[in-house]
Amino acid sequence: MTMTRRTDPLTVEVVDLIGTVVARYHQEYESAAARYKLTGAQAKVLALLNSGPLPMRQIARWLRCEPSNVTGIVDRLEARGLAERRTDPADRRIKLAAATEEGHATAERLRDSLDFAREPLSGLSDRERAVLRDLLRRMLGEDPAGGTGTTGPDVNLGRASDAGREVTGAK
Amino acid sequence: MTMTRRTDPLTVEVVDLIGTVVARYHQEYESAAARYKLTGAQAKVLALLNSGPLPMRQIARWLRCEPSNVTGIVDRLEARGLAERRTDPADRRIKLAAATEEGHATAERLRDSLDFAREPLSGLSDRERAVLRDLLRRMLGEDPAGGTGTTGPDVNLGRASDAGREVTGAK
DNA sequence: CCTTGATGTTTCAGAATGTCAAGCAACGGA
DNA sequence: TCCGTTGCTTGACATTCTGAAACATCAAGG
Repeated sequence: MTMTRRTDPLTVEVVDLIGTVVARYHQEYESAAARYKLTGAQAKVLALLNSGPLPMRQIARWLRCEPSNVTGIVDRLEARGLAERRTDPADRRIKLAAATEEGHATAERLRDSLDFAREPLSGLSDRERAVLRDLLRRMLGEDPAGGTGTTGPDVNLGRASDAGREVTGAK
Repeated sequence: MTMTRRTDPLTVEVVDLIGTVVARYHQEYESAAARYKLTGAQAKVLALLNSGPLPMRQIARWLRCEPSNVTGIVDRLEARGLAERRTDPADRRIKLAAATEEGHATAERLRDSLDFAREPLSGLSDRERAVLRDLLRRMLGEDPAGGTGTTGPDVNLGRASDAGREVTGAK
């Protein structure tokens, strides 16, 4: 236990703000997905597959859910012609889920319409954005040089985060 | 369209970081709720009711979902003795959902165990936290003096954000 | 070759969340 | 009193999720 207690008004407010960011992010994501008649889960998987085919297992790990769950989601994407299953030639147990041409196109359009952070971020200057970046990084306890690579679900639309800059020190 | 394009590496990184924050927040929230055998939705409603009774309609507005959905969630809370329904004496159409004593106790314990932002935030100094607060506020386009009052879902644990401080200028 | 165990996926049952349309109850004014 | 509106619930249905069981495939060891 550090001295930072929940009752600290500043901390409470930051927590509140983060909660608001989270809520708004979800709203944006869901409604962006709905624009293409996709659910949030389907959009996430489709975005993930936009970077390339993946075994069901990997998708489950990314989404942090059971593989059996992924089966249904990919089923629905497949039924709509946005994804397909291929059997990994090297190991026939593995089913690779892959976006079809239409799936890639939809993922691209979806990504473009996810304006959540781009639009409100436009109110911040480059300098402020850099500060925000550094603070968020520290908050997440990220390795300054480390990318979000494959550490977990990004919830972003299949964009490889090109991190790699140094932390300039937000102080 | 401003000049802030998605391809701007800095913006992309901030968006990525926000995505990570969102993902981690949800994880924390779900697992904190699960510790008390609650689902995320139930925890949200219970937290909301911790501040006082609310008409079903208001809860639905807060969660941004259909009122019929709230019926089920409150049903389950009620079945477990965490909430109850009262009829508004002033308007007998209105059903006020209210947390029971046990409901309040659970909400309190739940709130205490939601360490998400408190723990990682402890890596930031007071000054940095203030900067983060101001940047997030600006990002959200919030009225500087405005609280999160009843503007929308906070996704926080029923804590009345005691905003009202001035923005010190994050520049 | 053939068992044995581990791994990847699917299927099934069941719960929860969510939408929508229809229904019922109560309010409020004409 | 009648009527339109509002608040909540119910029912049918889709989706997401878990957990257990089934199935196929691989990889070794006998």
